Amino acid sequence: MTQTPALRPDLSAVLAALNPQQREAVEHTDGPLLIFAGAGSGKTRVLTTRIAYLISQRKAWPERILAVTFTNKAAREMRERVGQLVGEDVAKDMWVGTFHHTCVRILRREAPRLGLERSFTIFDDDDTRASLRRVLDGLGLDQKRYPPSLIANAISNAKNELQGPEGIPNRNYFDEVVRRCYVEYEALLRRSGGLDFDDLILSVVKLLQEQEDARGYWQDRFRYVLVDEYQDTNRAQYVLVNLVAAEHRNLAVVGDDDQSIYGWRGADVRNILDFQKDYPDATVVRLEQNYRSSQAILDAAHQVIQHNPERAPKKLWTDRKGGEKVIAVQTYNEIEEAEFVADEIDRLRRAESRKYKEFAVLYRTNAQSRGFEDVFVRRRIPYRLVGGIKFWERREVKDLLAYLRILANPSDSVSFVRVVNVPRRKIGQVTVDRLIGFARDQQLGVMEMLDRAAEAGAPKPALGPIEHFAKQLKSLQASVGALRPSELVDLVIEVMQLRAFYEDGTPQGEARIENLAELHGYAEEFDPLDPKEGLDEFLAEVTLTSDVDTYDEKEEGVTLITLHMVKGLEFPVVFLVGLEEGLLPHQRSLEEEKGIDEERRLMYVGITRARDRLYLTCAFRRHIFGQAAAGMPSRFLGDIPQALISAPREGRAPAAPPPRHEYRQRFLERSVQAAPAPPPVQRFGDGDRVRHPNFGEGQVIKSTLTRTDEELVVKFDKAGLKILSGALAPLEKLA
DNA sequence: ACCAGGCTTCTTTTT
DNA sequence: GAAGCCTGGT
Repeated sequence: MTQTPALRPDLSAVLAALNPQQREAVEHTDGPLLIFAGAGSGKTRVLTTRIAYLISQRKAWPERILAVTFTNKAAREMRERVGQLVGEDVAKDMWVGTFHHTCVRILRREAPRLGLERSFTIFDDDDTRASLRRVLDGLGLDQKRYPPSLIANAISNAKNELQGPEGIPNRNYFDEVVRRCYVEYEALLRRSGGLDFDDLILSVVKLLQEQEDARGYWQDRFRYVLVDEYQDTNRAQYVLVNLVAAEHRNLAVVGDDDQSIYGWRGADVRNILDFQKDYPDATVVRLEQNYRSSQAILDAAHQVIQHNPERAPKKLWTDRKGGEKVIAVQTYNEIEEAEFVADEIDRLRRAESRKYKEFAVLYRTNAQSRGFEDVFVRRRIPYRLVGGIKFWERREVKDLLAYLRILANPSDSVSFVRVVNVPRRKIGQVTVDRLIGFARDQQLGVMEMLDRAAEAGAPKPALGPIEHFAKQLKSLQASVGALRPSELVDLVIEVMQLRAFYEDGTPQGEARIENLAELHGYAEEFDPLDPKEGLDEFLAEVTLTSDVDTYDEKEEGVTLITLHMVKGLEFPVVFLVGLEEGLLPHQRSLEEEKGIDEERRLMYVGITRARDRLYLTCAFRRHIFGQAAAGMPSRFLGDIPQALISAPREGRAPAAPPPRHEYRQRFLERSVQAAPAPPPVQRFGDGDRVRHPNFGEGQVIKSTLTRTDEELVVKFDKAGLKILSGALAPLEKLA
C-alpha cells in the first residue's frame, strides 16, 4: 500500500438504520457466519454494509476480500453500493464476481502452473454439444440414441461432483457410453486449449487441492470470504469456498433454503443446511423482516412454502398492514391469458398511474413468452424479454466470435469447424474430417494444420480454398497484438465479407448484420486494455454474461422473464402465469425425487417478487407442441386459502382452487360455469368432414364456441382424437 | 457441395 | 410450430 485509501468511516448513520438482526450480521467480523436471508429482507444491504464495515474497521484491505455472487449483475451492484459507502477507488480493488468469473481470474494468473495457455478458451454449452457430436462420431456412436445434450448433462453432473470419467457409475450401457465420451471429450478440450463452465471451478479446486504453494497463497490472500445464494452452490463450489476460506475461517454465507431452485444443475441445499455442522462455532443470523411485499402477498407465499418438508425454521413478517388480495384467474387459453394481463396492465396504468416497468410476467418455461409477445406487440405494450434466445447465442454472433477465438487461441478446432464454411468455401465434410484428424494426431494448431493440408490427405479440389482460407486467417492474425478488440471485430467482418454472407434481402438478414455491428460496441469496452489481453477478456466476458446481467431496471417496458432468472428482482405488480399441472409443477419434475418441492420453491420465488399486487393465472386450454391440450390448475393454487384470494373480476372465471385429491372433477364443474361468450364465427358443425395438413381427414365430433374461439374435437381417421382451435388450426371443410 | 422439402422430435429451468 | 436431421435431387 503506497497510500492510505480515503475512508469514509462515518458508517454510524447507515448502521443505525439497520434492524437488530441486520446489524448483528454486519458487525460480526471474525469467524464463520451463516445468514438466513428471507426474500426481501434487505440481504444486499447487509452484505454491502458488512463489507464496508470490514474495510472501515481496517479488518482487511479491499483486495483481500472476496465476495462471490450468483450473477454478474449482483456483483456489479455490490461493488457500486460498497463504493457509495467507502468510495469507488477503494471498492474497485475488491474481488467481487460470480463463481465462474472469479475462477477465470484466478486461472489467468495460475495458468502456467496448470499447464494451461493463458488464452484458454471457454466452451459454452453449444461448444460442448458440438464437441460431443464429434466425439460420438469418432466412437462410431449414434447421436439419436445418445443425444449430446444428455451426455453433456451427465458429464457436467460428474464434474460438479468433482468426479472424473472413472467416477461415472456403472449401471448400464448408457453409463458406459458416457464414460467413454467423457474421456474423449476431455482429450478434445485439452487439445483445443479449452475449458467448459464446470472446468473453470474444477480446475481451481484441483489447483488448491494439489498444489501447496497455490493453496497457501490464495488461502492467505483472502482474509474474508462472502458467498451469496449459498443454497444454490454445488459440490465443486462448496469445496472451493471452504478451501479458500480454510485459513482465516472468516467465511460468511448468505442464502435461503426456500429459494433453492437449481437442484437440477447440481446445487445442494444441504450446503447451507449443514453449515453449522461444518462450523460448529458459526454465528447464525436470521433475517425475517420483509421490506418488500404486502402482508397479503407474504401470507400467500407462506401458505405455499409451508408444505415443503425439511425447511430451516423461519417465518417472514412485515409491518406493512393489509394490502390488495391476491387475484387468481382462469382464462380460456394462453391468448386470453395474455389478453387478461394486457387488460390489467392498461387498467392499472390508468387507475394507479403505474409505469410499464412496474409490471412483470413470470413463467416457468421460455416458450410461454410467445403468447405475451404476440399480444403485447398487437396492443402496443412495450416489453423486454429476459432470457430465451440470447444475443451471444445467435448464429452470426457465434460465427464472428468463433473467428476471434481462433485468433486468440489457434488450437481451438471447434471454432474452426464452426466457421470453415462461413462464408461458403467449398471445403467439404471429408476434407474437414481429414484435417481435424491430422491436426489431432500431429498436435497441430489451426494454422499449421491448414499449411499442411496436402500432407493431411485433403482432397485435391479443396487445396485451393484451404490455401485461401489460411491466407485470410494469417492476415488477421498479424493484427492480433496490434488492433484493439473492436477494431478486430471490424477487420474480421471485412476480411471474411460477413455482411455479404448474411445479407439475403430478408429482415432476418438485416437483423444479423445489425447484431454484428452491435458486437463492435460490446468489444469497445475492452479497447482500453492491452490488445491481446483485451481480446481474451472480451471472449471470456461474452461467454460468462447471462441475460439478466444486462437487465436495466430503469428501462421502460413490461418484463417477461422465467422464474429462475427472476430471483433477486422485484416488481410492484407481478403476474405469475401458466399455473397449470404439467407446467408448474412441470411434467418433468414429477419424475424426479424431490422434484415437486423444488417446483414449489419456484412458485414461492415468483410470489415473493411482488411488492403490491399479485396475479395468479392459468389457462383452460394451452397449445403445447403446436397442439391444444387441456390444463388443470396447478396444485399450488390450492395451497393458498380462499380467504386470501380476491373474488373474480367481472366476466372472468376464477382459477379452480385445485382440490387436494379429486381435482379433475371439480375442475370440470368450474369450467362449465366458466362458459365464455360466443366468438364471431362458428365454421363447423358436429359431424362435418374436415381435412388437416398434418392429421389428414377426420370428422368433427363436437364444436364448442368460446369467448374468442371455436373449440373443435375432431376424430381423425389416422391420427385419432384431437382438440383443435378453430381460429388457429388450418382446417379445411370437405363437402 | 448444396439445396429444398419432408420427417422427427421436442422443451424445463442456466452459469 | 420450430429446429434439426435426413433424403434425394441438382
